[in-house]
Amino acid sequence: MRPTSQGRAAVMNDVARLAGVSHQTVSRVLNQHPSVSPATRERVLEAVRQLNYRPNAMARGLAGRRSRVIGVVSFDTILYGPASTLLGIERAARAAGYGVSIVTLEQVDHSGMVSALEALADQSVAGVVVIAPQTAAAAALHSLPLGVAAVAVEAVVGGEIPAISVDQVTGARLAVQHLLGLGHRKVWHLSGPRDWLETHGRIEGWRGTLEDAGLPAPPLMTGDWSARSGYQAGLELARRDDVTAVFAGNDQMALGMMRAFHEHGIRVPDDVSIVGFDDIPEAEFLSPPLTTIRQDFDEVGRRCIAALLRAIEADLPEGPDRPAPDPHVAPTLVLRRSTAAPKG
Amino acid sequence: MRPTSQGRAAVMNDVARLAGVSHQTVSRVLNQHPSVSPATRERVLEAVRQLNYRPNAMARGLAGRRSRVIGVVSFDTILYGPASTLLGIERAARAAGYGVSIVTLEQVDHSGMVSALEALADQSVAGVVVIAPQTAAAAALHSLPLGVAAVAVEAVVGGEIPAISVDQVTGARLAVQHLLGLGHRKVWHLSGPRDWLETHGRIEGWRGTLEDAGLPAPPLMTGDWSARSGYQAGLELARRDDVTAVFAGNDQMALGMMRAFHEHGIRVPDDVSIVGFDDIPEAEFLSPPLTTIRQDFDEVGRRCIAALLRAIEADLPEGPDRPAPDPHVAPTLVLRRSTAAPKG
DNA sequence: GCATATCGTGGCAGCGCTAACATCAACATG
DNA sequence: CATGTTGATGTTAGCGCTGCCACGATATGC
Repeated sequence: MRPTSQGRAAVMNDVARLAGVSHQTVSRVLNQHPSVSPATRERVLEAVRQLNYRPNAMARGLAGRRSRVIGVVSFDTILYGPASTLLGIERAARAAGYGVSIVTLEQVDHSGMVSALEALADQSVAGVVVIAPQTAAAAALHSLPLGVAAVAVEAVVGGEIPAISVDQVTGARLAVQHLLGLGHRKVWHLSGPRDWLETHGRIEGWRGTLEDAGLPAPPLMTGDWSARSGYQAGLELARRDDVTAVFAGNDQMALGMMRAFHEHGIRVPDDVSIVGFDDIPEAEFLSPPLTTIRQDFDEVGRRCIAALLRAIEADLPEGPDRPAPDPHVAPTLVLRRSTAAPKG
Repeated sequence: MRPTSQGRAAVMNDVARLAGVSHQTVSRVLNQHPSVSPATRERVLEAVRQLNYRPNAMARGLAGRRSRVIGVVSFDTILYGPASTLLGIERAARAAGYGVSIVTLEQVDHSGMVSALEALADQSVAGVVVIAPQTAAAAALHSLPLGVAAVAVEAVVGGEIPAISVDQVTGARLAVQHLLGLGHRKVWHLSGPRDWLETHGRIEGWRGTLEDAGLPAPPLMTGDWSARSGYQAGLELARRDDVTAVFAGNDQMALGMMRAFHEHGIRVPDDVSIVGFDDIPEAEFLSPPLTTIRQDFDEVGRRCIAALLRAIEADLPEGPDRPAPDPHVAPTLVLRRSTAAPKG
């Protein structure tokens, strides 16, 4: 952006000239180098203000071999979770003084991941955050010899790459415990696609909680996160007479399922209780308002950036080793009106 | 990204040395400069492959004073429209060989817009796409002396800055005409927030269509896009006995409204017909499946990038003037089951 | 009082690339 | 055959900034 009404944007030398110092001193002021006298610093800052000087990020990056942009490999969808996570990351990155460059994964496999990461590497990003909720994406990521600092969201915790994720197992336990607490003895589960990592955690939490209570797990049903798949699963469940409680893998599927029940005269929560997952904004306004598990995506974004900055600075010499953030963000149960004690 | 198992990434000179040419010739090959002999070109490309050479974007930008990244000023929300538009833009930009850097608008006003654009300018973007659905954002944008090529989405068409948008007036007309065609004589409208540009277009289309049919417009109701506000408007409408058809400003509000009607024993579409706007993925699975107006956000993204590249190249000397894309993307009516002829 | 550590500052080199000009052969023109 | 013309290449300067080293000027040691 050029300074108002001038031909050419001011560069560091212009500032230096105006402040009567060398361009190097200007650079020092801008980079918080300690040894600059307060008087000089003030003079330089005044010149910066006067010329409306903005440092050139490319020159900076070239000379200093580092950039102030982080890349995000996102997933090509507007599913609530990934989209919210992206926003959370952007907010946190901006707060830390970083720009955010995004690339969506057109195909979730090794080659898609490679080309996404290359696209970001070509932009000289300082690090990348990969929103890789699918096992294939996570596997591709772990198998890659990547030369930049990286952090994954929802990927397997424990690999070489730090991962931040909402604790899906705990979330599922919260949901199932709530239903058991109401008196249900059989809790069905409609999971997300089997190639999603979240799906596994939620299944594990569901199974584990039932086992802990000495109860058998009914057959697992699998959906694809869409309201349509929830609707279809709902049609199947509507045919049975032993369904009193369902834990749906996300709110959209819960929504579709409620529609199927409604069509078959099955009342929620009177006949069947349903718990969702995510707490999308609409959850509160479904018929009935949906009891669900809330995930704090802003917190996920914040921890991603914290972990990423740590990784970036670890590559640097002066790195003041920051503590690694806790990789697990705790979900919470949001009680609404789609759950009740079973009849009789 | 460093080449596998080597200390330092290859630079242009390494390629030049291996190919037995000067670095300049390598640059020529990489930039499709015409005067390079086929044999030399092949030798250079082979060296590039062998060294896994990737040009440094910062050095390129610095030397050539242009970058291959476009900035997107997005709106801090996961509302379906803006989020989908962002994805559409990313896809189109990637197809054109551009990276995408995003900034969200924390506050929708002049200063928020200024800081968002400055954040992007600091990243030396080649141009910006502003997703500015609010009047305040559009106004701020138009008032700014910005020094980069820019395109706006959903902003007022006709300013200095090219704007691409879905034709809201047409969309609203489609919705209202459909309801009138079914025999309804009074069509209510729950609009979005008054500070959104889309809102105005939809109101205009609604009013205009009623006027054309010689019908009076019932009092306008105003919501905030959320299911909650649709629910509240639904409660108000449920108290009246003259409501047979409602055109909701978006699908979420339609959803909330349907819940309110349901609670009051008002059947959709038997007692009241509802048309939404957007065609969110869930629309098909509501009770009943929602008739709505679909917006093609991918097409919006494509035209944005087309218009932006045109603007960027207009600043360049060699610009082969591309045609400006049609700024209006046509919406379509998606018929489902939330509308029917009025009773009696 | 002089040598020595420290601070504030400037100079120089170079990050990896593109633009502009210079060069040199091969060919066409009168 | 001298002269222009073209095509393919190399050479030289930067783009705007940071890293490193050097320099003079104070503050500190004995």
